[in-house]
Amino acid sequence: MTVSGRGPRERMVFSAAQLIRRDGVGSTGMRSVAVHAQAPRGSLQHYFPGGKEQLVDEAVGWAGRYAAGRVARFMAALPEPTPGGLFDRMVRQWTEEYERQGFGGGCPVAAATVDRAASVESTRGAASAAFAEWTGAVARALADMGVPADRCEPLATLMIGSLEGAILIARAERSVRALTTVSRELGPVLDAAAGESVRPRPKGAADE
Amino acid sequence: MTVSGRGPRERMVFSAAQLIRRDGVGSTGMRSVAVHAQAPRGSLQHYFPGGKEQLVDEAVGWAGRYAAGRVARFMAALPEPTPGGLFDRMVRQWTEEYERQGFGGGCPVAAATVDRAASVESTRGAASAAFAEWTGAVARALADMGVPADRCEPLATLMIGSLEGAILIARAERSVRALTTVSRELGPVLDAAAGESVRPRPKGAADE
DNA sequence: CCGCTACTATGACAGCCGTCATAGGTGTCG
DNA sequence: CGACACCTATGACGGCTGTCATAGTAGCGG
Repeated sequence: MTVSGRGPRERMVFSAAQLIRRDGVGSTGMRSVAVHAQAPRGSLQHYFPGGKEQLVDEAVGWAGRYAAGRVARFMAALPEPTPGGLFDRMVRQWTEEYERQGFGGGCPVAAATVDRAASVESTRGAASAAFAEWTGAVARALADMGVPADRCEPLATLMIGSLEGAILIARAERSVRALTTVSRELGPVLDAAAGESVRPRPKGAADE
Repeated sequence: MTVSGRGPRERMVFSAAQLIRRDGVGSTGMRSVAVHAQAPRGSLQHYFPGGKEQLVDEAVGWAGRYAAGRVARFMAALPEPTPGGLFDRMVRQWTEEYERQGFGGGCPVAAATVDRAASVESTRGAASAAFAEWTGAVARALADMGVPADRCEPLATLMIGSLEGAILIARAERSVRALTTVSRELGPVLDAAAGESVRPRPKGAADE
């Protein structure tokens, strides 16, 4: 869990994401990243000539790709995929981490947004791209479950927004209450949206 | 808008909240707070002997009280209060700020959580208290609108969580899209909960 | 062997940080 | 007048930050 990536460069990006999601961007030093990644300090300026800004941007990009891939993996693992079931999986990922490893970490994309959106344009853009990639993966999953096309993106935004907010509250409270709450409240709503594609139209109900 | 509080002490707390919500806790220096509040630097150690930790905690507390009071004001101003209407007001507060003044600021409680929840216990507690105060105000408003008692707190958590997440996404995207989306999607759901006081509950989530 | 590239090591730099020590005002009360 | 509380002013300190300059090593093709 600590250092598993293949090259030192990848390990540093991964470690940066891990430290950022725990302490925020401002409190995460480059030297700490090198130590955490068990990488030589001299490699920092070699792999990341753009400095901290580049390292943070890549960590955010990595987090976005990771979140999007996780959605795809959840979809593949769900026996009977439903929107509420997917959301429950996404939320449960966090409740399990918090119950097993404590409330030390949040979402690195959220941290980058809070700490750098106003001051570093490239990082703000990286966070925006990460959210977009994540949202796209969720929206595609919703479409595969029969959610009408024009409702996929709004619902995906609602899911990710609620999850991010619940993560914040959970960390502050040191309780998974907010996470389980949004999952329980939103699940039926999401499933209802999926059912609306076949309910009002008895004719073309059976797609695929 | 810049400095309006009565005493220098209050101005510094207010300025701290403003700077924190823009740049995060880590990037907000004490000297900058004093300058922004047009307060003498020497007053910092006088009014806040607990140092930055105390100042941040008080800023978070102020933000929580402010958010809770805002909910009460919204309720008083709404001609026909409905849960969806209240949520729309809460969201609109942010869309209007972003459209008028740009996407420079987020929620100070969220910033404090991201930057300090893992490292400073007192600040984590202050953020938790702020969320609790805010949630309590919303839950009370929901109860006044006829929402069943056992659904007020979960729905309030859902509202605040969605709002916080949408704020994050909006800042990253420099667009109010996520904010208007969560308002549009959640509004009908919240209003439906208010009408259910005499009707059967929605499909209960299968708890394990 | 040379030359070259990829990577590492290390020390220094200026700058900001939060905090503290010390002293100076300014008022009010006795 | 002195005494005392409240507030302000200012400089210094050690520590950490990101970045840079410089030198070094390893490996490989020739």
